[in-house]
Amino acid sequence: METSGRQRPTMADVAEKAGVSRALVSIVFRDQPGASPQTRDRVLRVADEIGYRPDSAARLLARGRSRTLGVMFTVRQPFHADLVEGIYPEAERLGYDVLLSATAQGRGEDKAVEALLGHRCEAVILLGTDAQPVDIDALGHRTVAVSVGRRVPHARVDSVHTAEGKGVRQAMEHLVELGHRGIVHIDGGRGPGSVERRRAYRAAMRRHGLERELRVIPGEHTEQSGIDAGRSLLAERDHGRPLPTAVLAGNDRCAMGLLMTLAQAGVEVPRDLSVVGYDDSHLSHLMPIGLTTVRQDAVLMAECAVRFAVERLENAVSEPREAVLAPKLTVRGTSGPPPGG
Amino acid sequence: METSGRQRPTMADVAEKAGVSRALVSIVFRDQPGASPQTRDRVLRVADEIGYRPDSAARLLARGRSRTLGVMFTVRQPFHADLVEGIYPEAERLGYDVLLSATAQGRGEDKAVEALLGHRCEAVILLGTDAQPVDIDALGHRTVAVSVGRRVPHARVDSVHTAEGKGVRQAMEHLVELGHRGIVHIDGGRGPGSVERRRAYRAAMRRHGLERELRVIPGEHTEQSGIDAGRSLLAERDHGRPLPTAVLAGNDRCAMGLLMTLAQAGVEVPRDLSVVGYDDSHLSHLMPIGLTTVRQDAVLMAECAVRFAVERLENAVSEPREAVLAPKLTVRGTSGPPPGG
DNA sequence: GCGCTCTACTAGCGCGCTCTAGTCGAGTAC
DNA sequence: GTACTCGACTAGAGCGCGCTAGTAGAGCGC
Repeated sequence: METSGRQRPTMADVAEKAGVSRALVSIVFRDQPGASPQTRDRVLRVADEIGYRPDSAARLLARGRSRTLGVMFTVRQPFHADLVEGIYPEAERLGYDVLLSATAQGRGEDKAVEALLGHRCEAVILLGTDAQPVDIDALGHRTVAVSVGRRVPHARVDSVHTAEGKGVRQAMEHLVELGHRGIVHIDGGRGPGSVERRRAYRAAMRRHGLERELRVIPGEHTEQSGIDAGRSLLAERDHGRPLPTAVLAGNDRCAMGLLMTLAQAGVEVPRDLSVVGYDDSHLSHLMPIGLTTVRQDAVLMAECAVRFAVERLENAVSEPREAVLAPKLTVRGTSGPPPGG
Repeated sequence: METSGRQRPTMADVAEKAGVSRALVSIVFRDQPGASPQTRDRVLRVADEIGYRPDSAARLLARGRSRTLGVMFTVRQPFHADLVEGIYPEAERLGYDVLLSATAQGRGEDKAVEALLGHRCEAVILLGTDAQPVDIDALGHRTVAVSVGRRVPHARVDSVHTAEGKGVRQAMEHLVELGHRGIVHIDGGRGPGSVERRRAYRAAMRRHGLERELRVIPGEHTEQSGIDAGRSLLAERDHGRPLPTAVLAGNDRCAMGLLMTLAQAGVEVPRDLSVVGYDDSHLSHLMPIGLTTVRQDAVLMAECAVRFAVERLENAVSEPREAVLAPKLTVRGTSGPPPGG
């Protein structure tokens, strides 16, 4: 038994063993005309026998193009998982390879993106980037970039997102119709879509004549943020200020954290307080009573992002494009009439 | 403004602009002795100016080694997210690059692994693989492979997992001490660790003289599995068979699904029924009342896996190795005394 | 016979890098 | 002066492929 450093077979090995030229092997593996069926067969058989597998580094170097899409995402962001699942099949359908690079503790977006570019990805798909517009624009000049979830108005990147305003509006209508007036918004800080959601929340409150009840608690798109917001609401209650009757969370994760904190404090949802999330990541179904949330169609967004990237690569599209998908409120168990209502 | 197909600068461009040879640029970028500080500086400045960035495909092709670890994981498996977060820093510390490849709908483990090997990963780290031992062994012969979460006894791969038996035993002791007797296990099917957990469950039941109560509901490591199991338990209750007083779920996801179903049916946890999970993925903290679960230290497991891979690559370790980490029961809110107890 | 086309195949350059085996010049020893 | 060392740098082969330009041979019409 050899050591782990065994030589991996190359095209030349296959060619020799099959008694043909390297070029012919190349032709066979690229599935191009120029080889007889018999030869094709023999080459493939030999290749299989000796365990040959094309080296994508060399292949990539040789042809100018890598036909690879890089995806930057955040491990732990359940909605990103949904998106990644949608990206793979669409990329494969269009003949592209996918490389993932995650951001994590100690591995910022810049590092994740550099890794992708170093591997010669032709385009970078950013899932819910938190980067400065300036940096995103710079990236868009260096390569083809698509931002998913966050619109980047004046940058040279395509973007795919949902009509945040529309989604928030639906959620707010829902709550107001149920009779809520004291509706608080925990926002997503610099998270994707946050600005738009916050704005839409404010507008909705005003439209319903609730500007005096308007309140935005700063947060971000994490469970911790929901927990923190929950704690401060509870602390306020203990100091005499009543709880709001409904909370519009920045996203599902935030809603989850909030729900956890409320439950621990004995606040019953939706009897005492209604909670609405955003994303409809698969988290939402897992809540015991089901999270009322605004659904973003992850698969559709993913497909759209891939298509944007590929079209730009292949047709040299010039203008930045923007796909705005329609979100849809999904009512589940965390929203109901307000306590006194 | 050029089209997207702009030429990316190469070492030759840097060399020319800096007035040195390509080799010197290479030396500078590999941070190797053989260049004066002034030259080094100049080269780096020029490179930065024209936006040069080493092409890892070419680099990888040129030196024999890629210094890249491939990680196969399942998007949506929260515990994998925890592991991935641990893998990045340890790999970086040891000077290795990481490539992720996810399994997903329509993209099986074989496809995910092929992608990694095609990209010249020197080793493959399999997170919770579901593949046949035969296939894993074959992979181990083709490359360096490490299996995390699942032990693969007679295969040529290293493995990292926790002492499943020990974890289950702790969970069972906990439940029995609380007074439970009717303890059901929803198993993880072919999922990693399932066999061992099932066996340990059986052994514990027998040891406590509860073989008549012993019951394993077939499942897998998904929320759906917990939902299904919950539904059948509820259906049985409606036909007169009493609910068990405790359920040991195959993993946290399964526990979550179960909890959801129970809550919807008005079964209160832990008053009517106790639930224990397995993994302590970050899901566990998010449960409103906190999931009692068996903690596996993801970071430690990740580091261990990376080290195994790297050591095998660099020292040609011959014997398959196995790291067995100690799990630890983490009691939270989903376990309590049985109804009548 | 000739020229033509068409299929099946091959030679060999080049992708952007690494790395070995050098060269060159300044410094040191005697 | 010669003989050496040492640091700074370069020439050029080669990594495993893709691809262009080509050849050899069969088949066809005249």
